[in-house]
Amino acid sequence: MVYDLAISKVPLRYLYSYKSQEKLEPGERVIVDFHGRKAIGYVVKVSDKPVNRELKEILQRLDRVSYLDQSDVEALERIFERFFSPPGLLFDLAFPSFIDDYAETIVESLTPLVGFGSLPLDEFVQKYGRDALKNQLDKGYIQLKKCFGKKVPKPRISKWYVVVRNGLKALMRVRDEIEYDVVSFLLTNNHATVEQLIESVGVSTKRLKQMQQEGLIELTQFLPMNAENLELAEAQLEPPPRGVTVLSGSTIEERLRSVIAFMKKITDENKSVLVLVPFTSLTYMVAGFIKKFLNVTVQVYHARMSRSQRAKVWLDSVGDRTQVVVGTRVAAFLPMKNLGLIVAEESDDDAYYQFEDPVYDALELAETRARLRGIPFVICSSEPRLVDFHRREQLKWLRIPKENRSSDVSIVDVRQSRSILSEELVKSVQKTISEGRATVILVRRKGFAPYVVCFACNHVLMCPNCDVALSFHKSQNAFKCHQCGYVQKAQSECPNCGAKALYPKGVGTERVERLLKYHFPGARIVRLESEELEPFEVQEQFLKLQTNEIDVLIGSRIVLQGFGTDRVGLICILDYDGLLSQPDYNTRLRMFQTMRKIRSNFTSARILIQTFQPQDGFLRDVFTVNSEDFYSEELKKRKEVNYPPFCDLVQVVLESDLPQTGWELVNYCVRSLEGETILGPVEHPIFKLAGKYRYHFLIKTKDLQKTLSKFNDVLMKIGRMGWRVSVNPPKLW
DNA sequence: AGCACGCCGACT
DNA sequence: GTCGGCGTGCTC
Repeated sequence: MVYDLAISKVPLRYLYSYKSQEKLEPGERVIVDFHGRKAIGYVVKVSDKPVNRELKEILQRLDRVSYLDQSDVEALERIFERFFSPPGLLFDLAFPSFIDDYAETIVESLTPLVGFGSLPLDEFVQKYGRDALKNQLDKGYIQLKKCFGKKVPKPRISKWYVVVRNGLKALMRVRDEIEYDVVSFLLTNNHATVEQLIESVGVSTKRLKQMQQEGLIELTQFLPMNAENLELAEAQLEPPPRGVTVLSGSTIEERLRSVIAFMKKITDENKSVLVLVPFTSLTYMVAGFIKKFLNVTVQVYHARMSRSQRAKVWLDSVGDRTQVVVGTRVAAFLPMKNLGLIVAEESDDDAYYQFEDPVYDALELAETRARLRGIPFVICSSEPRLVDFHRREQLKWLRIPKENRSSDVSIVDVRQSRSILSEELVKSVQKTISEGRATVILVRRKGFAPYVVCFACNHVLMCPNCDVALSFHKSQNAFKCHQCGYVQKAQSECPNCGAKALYPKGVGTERVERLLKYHFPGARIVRLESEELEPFEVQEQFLKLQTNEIDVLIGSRIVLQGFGTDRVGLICILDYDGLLSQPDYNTRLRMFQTMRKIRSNFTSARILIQTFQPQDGFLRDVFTVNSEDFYSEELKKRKEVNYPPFCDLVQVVLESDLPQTGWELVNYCVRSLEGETILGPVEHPIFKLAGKYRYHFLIKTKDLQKTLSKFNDVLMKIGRMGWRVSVNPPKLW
């Protein structure tokens, strides 16, 4: 039998055929000789390619069983075909290599001649010796396979939170001084980490686990988001048993509340639920929120977790021990057994699309898996994705009706303003603080200022490796390139004219923080930088926002993703109009979705937008336009010029060391693609990046598979080096 | 990714 | 003469 395999860790866009005497199951792992070395291969399917060469034999079966569901193997193959990404890397996401740390090799006897049933490998060797192993393997008396279950990952819990169960009542149930100390510490501080308790109370981890057993406390990774509002929404969602449901409108809390009862129904049937979110920090908040309503195991899964934490969730997934898993895009690959429902929150977010190899759209994978398994898929966001609006007739459509939302929007012309913060903004913040409510300030750029300019000669400091202005980070006194990571010590002398006249220009989060601290010295001002915090620490900031411990919260789009925004009385948007001039066909749509999310998430906040382009009607209309009208109009425009969703758009980027050779190569490539509808080639919007020169072109196609295979043929001729392909990317740069 | 093959410098 | 630098290219 001939099988097509995806080869682990190989960044190539092919399946490779090998033969085997045995019948193999799609999804199982095997060892093969790949170009002179041993590699892990994933069985994808029985080969349907014509064989025109001598094939190598599969050397060994690793698992002898597939840990992946057959439908998931098929879904991964679809994603490989559709995104032209290396199948080996896609399968590696579903089957991460570190889980082998928890595997055990088992020796199974195949004949009553060696009648021990099965034994762990080390025991076998101890009992019978290495020679016997080899001997009996050769004779076919025994076989080897990997099993999971014996070794168990034990993630550290030092950063976990400890919360009291049953509030003050817990105090009556303590059995000794230590327990009393722990409980009273927690009652005065609301929550603490295991680490903190060990430090300040002197309790041990073991003791805390024991107290958890006794039901006094709970050890958890999640803080209880939005503690007050414990009622489920009245209108419960009941998705059809299969198919796609779009749930739009309102806030993430309300949307989750209306699917939670359905989630419970699924877990009651002993099936599990996968919830996808765009950001790492959001996994903890959503998990904590779900935990508040459902008495089930809720786990998080994302790429920034430790290996052992990820391994734990993965092993629980294949072992059918998960109930609810909340994760980022990588969680779309989790091989959950007995999956009963997939929910995707904030589905309009770009972060579901991975731009690096393996390129994939996690929502497309999720939908494919759900469809092939015949289970419901619920797509949530305050405004839907354009593709979903486009195919709305095929989907179940639910819109949570709006409450009476204030639509108090002011657009402030800052062309004449001397300060980064307009007078009107400062006044509004003042008013909001005096009302005892919180302000959220959305700033697109991090650092102190996005440019450094010379007063004398107007020279703008550029990154030596990229066509990107250097930004100034005051806290580190450094100039940084946000594209390639270049850092240099800040200087005041202009490298162009020598004058000591460099000054920072533009709006960054650090600068906004500094100015606000100047204006409001007594206020509690927090700058939320997700990179500077552990992912789970972000939930602490949002809990503080809820519990009235923050007056002003400054940050980039992460500040929009929180829970408990009822207390926010003002939201200011500082530098978003710059986006309008970006040369990207999706910019307006993304702006629309962001602004509408702001309006529906911050239920009772006034909205203040500072702009340099007050004449642009877009910012003014974006809050009042009817959503369906906007989408219809957008679709009409796209149909006229034939853009997605009316075709598939393939972006091809070439990186090269020398501008001239790159230009020739990209042109050669485009000429070879004769017959395709191609825009370009042109220089990439960021022409020079990390020392490489980049060109790109777009292919618009009605037959994606044919186009990709044609492109593949061209690459075969001219070499694969330096090419990047994205299918229907949510942004072009 | 990894490994082989190939084409140049240094050196037991 | 060979050993080995890593640039280029291929892997069923």
